[in-house]
Amino acid sequence: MAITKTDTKEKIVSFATQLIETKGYNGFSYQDIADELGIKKASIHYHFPSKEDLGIAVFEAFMKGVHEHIAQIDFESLTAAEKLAGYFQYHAEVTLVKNHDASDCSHISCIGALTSEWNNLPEKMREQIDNFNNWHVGFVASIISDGVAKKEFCHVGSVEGQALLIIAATKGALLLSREKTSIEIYNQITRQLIEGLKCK
Amino acid sequence: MAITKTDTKEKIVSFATQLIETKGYNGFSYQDIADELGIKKASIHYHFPSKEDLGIAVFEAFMKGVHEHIAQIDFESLTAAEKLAGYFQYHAEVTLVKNHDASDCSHISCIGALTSEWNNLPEKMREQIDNFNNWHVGFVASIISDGVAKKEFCHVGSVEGQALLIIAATKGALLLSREKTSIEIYNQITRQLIEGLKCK
DNA sequence: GACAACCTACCTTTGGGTAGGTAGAATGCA
DNA sequence: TGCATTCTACCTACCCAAAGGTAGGTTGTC
Repeated sequence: MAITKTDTKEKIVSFATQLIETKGYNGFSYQDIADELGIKKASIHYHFPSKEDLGIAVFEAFMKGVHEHIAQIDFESLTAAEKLAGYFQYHAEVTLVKNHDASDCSHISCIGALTSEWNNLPEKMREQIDNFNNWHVGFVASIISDGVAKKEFCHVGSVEGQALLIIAATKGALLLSREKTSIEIYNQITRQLIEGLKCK
Repeated sequence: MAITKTDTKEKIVSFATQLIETKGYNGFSYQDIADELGIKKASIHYHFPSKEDLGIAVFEAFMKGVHEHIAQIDFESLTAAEKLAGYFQYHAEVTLVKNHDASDCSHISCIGALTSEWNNLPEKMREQIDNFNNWHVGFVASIISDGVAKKEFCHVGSVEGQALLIIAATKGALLLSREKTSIEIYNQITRQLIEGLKCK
């Protein structure tokens, strides 16, 4: 029966996600999680033998959340600008609001935090992150292409270049928001991105 | 006489800068520097009693470089687009080329690396970083204002918003370039930023 | 002799990780 | 049904390496 199964494993992943968002992969320890959950370090090693295993699980849960979110969107009913706005909002929500206080800006997104630590990550995690970022560029590019096809967006340069710009700016915007402890910075930057794409 | 003075202290700051750019403030140790310079850990503590002291020295050297670079620019002779292009190039050079191999993308800028580690930094370093970022926004905003006044730029939204966008995108662009080990990503993103500002 | 610039030798704390034990639930089978 | 076995999810008690940092000595130059 599922009743007997404990939810410790999910709790570990959940709290580790928060720790990665706030302190980074190399900035948290098994002890941090043990203290929070009221268990011993060795119990975490039982569920995740090495820290790399935990890091991979955290990122997989993150990707699952992103893909599930996208799967439920009714793309047909939205303008390209609305899609982008939704993307930006989700990015903020998953980072700043979901499970957390809306006014708490101490988190940055999982993918942003891990990309920042690129040179200090285990090889397997780098592969995951690289794959996700590749998919990510394609996803944003498809929204832009759509907007251009509908004559809603009049972009300059290549679609891929615009997608890269949006992804780079989003990562940077979360960093600045955290520093300034104000989501307004993030909102301001993302609004600019959408306005910059619209036909005048 | 200056001849007798050793240059160990400068070498420490220089190598620590590279370590921060590649592995972050919390990702390097005194031992890393000792090994590189062929001295003992305790000798580094002689010059910089605590790691925080070293971190502050590194950031001060970084800021000094930026301000010296700006002081030598003949702003009168440049268009706003040229100023921005120069800014982007300096940002890349100070990170990727100066002292390093031009094809080596394993570094991100000092300010970018430290902003990424915001929650793990000593208070004094946060103050430095915050001050620099404030100045930074003002500096970029002044270039944009100038471009608008000369009718070279037709920006959308506020000047400050555009400046924030540029700074955020630049930070993110360096992260992506490092991940992809290609400066082309950075160049592509910064080109888009300039094109986006120009009047059509 | 004083001082700068190192050194050796040490300390404490924390990191990831392991070995081996145990209580209790689930399962196999006579 | 009853009992033995196995498995899950923890535990205590370690290990070793590396971290930042300190105390106090040595060496060479003014």
